[in-house]
Amino acid sequence: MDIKFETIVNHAKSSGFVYQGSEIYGGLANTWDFGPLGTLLKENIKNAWRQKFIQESSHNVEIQSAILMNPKVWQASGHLATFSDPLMDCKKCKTRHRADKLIDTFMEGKVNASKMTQSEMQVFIKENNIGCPNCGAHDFTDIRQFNLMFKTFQGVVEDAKNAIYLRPETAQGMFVNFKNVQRTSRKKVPFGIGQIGKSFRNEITPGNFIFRTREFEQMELEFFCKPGTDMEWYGYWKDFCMNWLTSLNVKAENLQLREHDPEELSHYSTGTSDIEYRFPWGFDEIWGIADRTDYDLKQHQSHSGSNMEYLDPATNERYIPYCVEPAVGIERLFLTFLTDAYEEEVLEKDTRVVLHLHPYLAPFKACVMPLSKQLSEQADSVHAQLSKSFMVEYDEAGSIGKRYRRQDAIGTPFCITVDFESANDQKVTVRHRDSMNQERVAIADLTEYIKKAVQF
RNA sequence: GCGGAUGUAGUUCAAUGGUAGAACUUCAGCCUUCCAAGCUGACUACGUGGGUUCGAUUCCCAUCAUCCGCUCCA
Repeated sequence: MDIKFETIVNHAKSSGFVYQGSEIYGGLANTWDFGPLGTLLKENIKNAWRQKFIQESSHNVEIQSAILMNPKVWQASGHLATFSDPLMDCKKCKTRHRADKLIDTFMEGKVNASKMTQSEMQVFIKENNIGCPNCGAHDFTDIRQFNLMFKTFQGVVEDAKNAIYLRPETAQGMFVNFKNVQRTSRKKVPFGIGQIGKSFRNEITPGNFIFRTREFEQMELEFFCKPGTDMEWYGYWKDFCMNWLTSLNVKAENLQLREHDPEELSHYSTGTSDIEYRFPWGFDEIWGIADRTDYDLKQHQSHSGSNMEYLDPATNERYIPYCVEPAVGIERLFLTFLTDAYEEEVLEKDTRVVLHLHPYLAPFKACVMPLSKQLSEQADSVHAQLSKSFMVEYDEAGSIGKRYRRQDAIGTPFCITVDFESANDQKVTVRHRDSMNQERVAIADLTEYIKKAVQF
């Protein structure tokens, strides 16, 4: 792990994985566009998730809910009330603090600051002469609310009545559709609803390249189970997610599971664990697995008036299911796979950059290259054959060694060389990215050969 | 948002109050024919806007962006 973060960012940018957003206009803070390779990698990550969490699961189904939802959803979920922080800056040392936490720390938990209004907190801090924990000064700015939800307007008139929000998580789409999905898919508890989609949060401090962005894509599963079985499923999904990562070649020693302390739990959760990856700046969260209890369904039941109870056909019991949620950010996975796969391998004469991506994730599964430009025609037909089944690159520029290096650097697992023998024996040389070994394969078997090798 | 630093080709660096030079990359041609070879040539940059000045990439201001802290959590 002695690879610098800068090196990976640079590689991602210069080889076409990620570009700065709106770059020709000087960019827009914290927005990133995915280039041809990045788009493929991202799509492969989604498909790998879909395959294990939906396709191969007898429990789970997938939906796509709208990004724009009735604002009452956010009232019910608690996001309007709690998804904002009361922040004060110390004018002296320029550090930023949460007003409620200042009070909690000062009073050692004897006062419940979360029940205070903004101005009550401000008065309380002044009257009790609470100082800055960093420098001790008593010179704070007024409290400012940072609502983390993006606000916009439905309809062309910017009237406050039409204010709506971009979803800060996909989860609520599953909760409000709980009944619809249960009825139409005829699933029995336990079952899960998954979704892949964009979410938006007005993060105060985004950063670390694509790690924390205001617009991001999540893959969430809301797994509904009988109350009392939730801890069991909570453990099950923790292992499941961890296995998913390691089976896609993420090194186990770079992963760790961190249980949240009771005081850092979200408003809806009785237990949360993070799967953390060892990024160049340290361990940081990629996957959150939370026991959300029956909080969300109960909230929606009471706010909407719709009954969210499940009738257990085996026992005729009625209950509101508990929910276990594994939620992961795709951009974070993207960065995880990229970081974990990146290697600068020192050879006898030079160094080669290799992305040891799992073949399933690799943007291109193979690159077809004629040994000489005189062999273009045959190489072209091999490329045409393979491209019916997966993404294949074609390259005839430069020496063969240089072409191998180019593909190594973007993670292509196989290079297929058409040589002067190919026309006679109908075989090509398949060169492997990780081992640099070569073998002769019949052109007729090539598609199946690669299909098998890229399976997940 | 606040404080500090930074901003020259795709990348890494250079020079200069008189409008910029290299290496690598990319592309074309020659050569080569299984692990970054060589030769020839080509493309491409002073983040943006304003000010000072006869003249600014260089000085000043603003803005945008990046990095580090304050943060938060997918």
